[in-house]
Amino acid sequence: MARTKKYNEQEVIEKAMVLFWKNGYENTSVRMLEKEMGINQFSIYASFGSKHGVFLESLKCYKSKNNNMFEKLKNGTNGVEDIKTFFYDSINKPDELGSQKGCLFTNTYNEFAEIEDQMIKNEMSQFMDNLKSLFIQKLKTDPSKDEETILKQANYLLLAKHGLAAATRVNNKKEIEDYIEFTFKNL
Amino acid sequence: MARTKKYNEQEVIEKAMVLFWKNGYENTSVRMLEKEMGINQFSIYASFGSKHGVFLESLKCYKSKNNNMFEKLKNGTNGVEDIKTFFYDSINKPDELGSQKGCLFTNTYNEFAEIEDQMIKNEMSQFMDNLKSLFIQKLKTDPSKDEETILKQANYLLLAKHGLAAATRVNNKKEIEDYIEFTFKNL
DNA sequence: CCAAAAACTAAGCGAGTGCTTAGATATAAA
DNA sequence: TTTATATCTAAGCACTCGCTTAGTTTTTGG
Repeated sequence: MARTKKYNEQEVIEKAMVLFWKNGYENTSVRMLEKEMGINQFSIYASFGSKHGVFLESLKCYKSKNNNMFEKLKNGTNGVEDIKTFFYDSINKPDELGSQKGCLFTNTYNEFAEIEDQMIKNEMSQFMDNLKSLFIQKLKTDPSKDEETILKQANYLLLAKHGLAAATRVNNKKEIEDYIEFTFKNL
Repeated sequence: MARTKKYNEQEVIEKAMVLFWKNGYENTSVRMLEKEMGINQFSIYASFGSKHGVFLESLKCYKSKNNNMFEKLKNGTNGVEDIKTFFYDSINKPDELGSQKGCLFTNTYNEFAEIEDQMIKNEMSQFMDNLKSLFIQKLKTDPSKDEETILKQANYLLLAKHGLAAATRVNNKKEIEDYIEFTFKNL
């Protein structure tokens, strides 16, 4: 009936994701996207509606790419030690995909902290809530901890993860590893 | 011989500083600056040369405004406890000046992490180095700690401070206070 | 009072932003 | 092969960006 697309939407979104990851939302222009994705603006808007749409798909893509890391955390049987492994995984994972920095979700969380954007905020809080309940679940495997301690420690770890992601943008591996070690000494 | 300025440069820089603090460098436009500072673009450029120049002056302004906090840390006699007080001060201080978020230096550190800007980077690393050596000085008051431990702990605290500043942009006071308490638990 | 000079206003410059659209091109069904 | 239609190219829309400049207003020393 008509012409067929020259590109695969999943493939080009992956490239967009890398760009957003590197530069953030605001500092990634549609011109940069068309270069990196290898398709032109018309196609971008035909496939994803808007820059915002490309970004939301990139977040989904990031989620699925990192799914194994969360699965590993979810299915682990070593309590707090699983969380620590998750912290280490989250600083090593980016190396596999290139020189991206931090965690796309945490970076986005920061960038959109002051911006009213309900769709993004929903994605973010869903992500953070998931992470928090996973932490709680892990902490609960230690029967000596009461409910209040568990909640406080989950909060602490969430903020620490947040700080960790920020640190990966600026600090070197040695400093970061020291940070993780000290973080878990306090539990 | 000629007309006199209607504005005081120190006063208008303070207003610019608040704006940069709230929005970051990139998300603060010269149009926003002229509104907030109450002078127009010509005057901004006559006094400070460029948006970049306004920002550098804002950093200096921030530094002097927060000088007492650093003096308190420097002159304290309670070792690690002084650092903890400094952490608490740094989350309470912004309230005094309005609803600004985090630490202007840490925010800037993050925003310029990927950007080549030697003047800004110099200001940043100078700030961070100062903070680190203050931490080291405080940690050294505990004679039981060896050199290596002190360096590691100083690194840890620097990253924790970094994370803390990021957290103040997103989290509530209770979560942040829990975070500080856990951070200092084992030092 | 006057003229020189600094401070001001406001318009506009070129470049970049997200997004749209007219028109050419390719492709699948009839 | 024809023709309808989706996909592509490339130009351009209105807007914002940091910055400049022509022209006016105000102030000061002589």
